[in-house]
Amino acid sequence: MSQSPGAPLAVIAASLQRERRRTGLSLAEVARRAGIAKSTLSQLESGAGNPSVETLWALSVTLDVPFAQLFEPNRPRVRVVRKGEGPAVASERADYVATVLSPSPPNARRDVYLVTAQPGEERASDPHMPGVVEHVVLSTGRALVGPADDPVELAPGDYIAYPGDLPHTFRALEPDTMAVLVSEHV
Amino acid sequence: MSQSPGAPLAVIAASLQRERRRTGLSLAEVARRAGIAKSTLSQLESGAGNPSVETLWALSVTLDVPFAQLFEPNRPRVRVVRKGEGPAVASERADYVATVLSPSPPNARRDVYLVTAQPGEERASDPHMPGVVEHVVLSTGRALVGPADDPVELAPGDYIAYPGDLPHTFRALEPDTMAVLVSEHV
DNA sequence: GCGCATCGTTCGTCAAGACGAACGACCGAC
DNA sequence: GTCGGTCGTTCGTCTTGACGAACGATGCGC
Repeated sequence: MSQSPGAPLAVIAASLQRERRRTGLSLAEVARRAGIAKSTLSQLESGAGNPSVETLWALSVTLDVPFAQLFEPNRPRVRVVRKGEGPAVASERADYVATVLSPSPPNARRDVYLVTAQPGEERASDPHMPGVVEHVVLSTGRALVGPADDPVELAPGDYIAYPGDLPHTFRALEPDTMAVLVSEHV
Repeated sequence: MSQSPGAPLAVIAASLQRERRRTGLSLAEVARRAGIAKSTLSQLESGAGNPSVETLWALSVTLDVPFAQLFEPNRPRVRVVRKGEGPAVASERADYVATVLSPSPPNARRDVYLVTAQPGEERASDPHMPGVVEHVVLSTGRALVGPADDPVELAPGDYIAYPGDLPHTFRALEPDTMAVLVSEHV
């Protein structure tokens, strides 16, 4: 248990301090509300130790932040990607282009893509890693989207979510079909 | 430390079993790779104990799943929302409608909205909870989007991400402007 | 069949996480 | 100024998480 890349304890410490400052509560009060000793919180905020899951969970509840956020370091800034810019996902098909708008932050899995597709052969995707859900909102055009055995026809403004860990498809029915795709690991 | 709603230890146990089954590895091999004792993993998979963060982190790395996923129980199904359907977010402005396409799962914060707006007065938003980031992809029309003190004009296919915990705005410049908005708590 | 390796579970032991107490610092009321 | 309350840090103690060893079960090769 000393060889694996460790949990970001310094990040956890900084997050605990940051979130407590946000609430304006004292260390003693947060500890009291979380039902832990203030000496424990003092140690954690200084980066000492290796807290149990229950301890951290209680603190995330008290500080009213998602548990996973205690493990995230940075704050993004304003970021703009114009149509046609940004890294395209490698594709052997010229009639289907997915551009990465927002890659996943560390130790989480969610990506935001802009998909542009032309009518042609079906874009069938192999199943992704288990637990992946894909959310698609059609912007322009028309497409068949969803599980490979039961795709749904979407018009602009339509939305679908489906498990991305099963065979699925995206097939444009009109030229210059455009969609926003959020790939999320739940 | 006994009064707060506890960490979902049964969920963690089930997740560990599920993910290990997915990898096809034995309990002993996963433990070896994670650098922990197999007796520890055996206990965790049976829901006994209260693991430290380091232990769970090592397991998430070994099982190649996001840390937060060990805390999530369920799997979503296929879900379709047509344009004009779905719960609208309460708005006192008829020229700005945000429809909830995918609400946030438990203990996470991310929502997917479809925004439809008409030119009119600026839609200025108060800052959300600290740590919120908003991703906006413009589908049709034109709009000024982003931090209230420095909004960016977006055309179809353009993307912006900005901190949602500062004053921000969405102002349609053309009729029937439509956008996908992902609100994420990082 | 036997021997070996690996498995998952259980058990006893150790050390670190979490506890409560003590301490000096700080603040507000009198 | 003193007093009381609260603060965050440090310390000693206790409890439990994680360890390695032992065990019975299983599978494979001979």
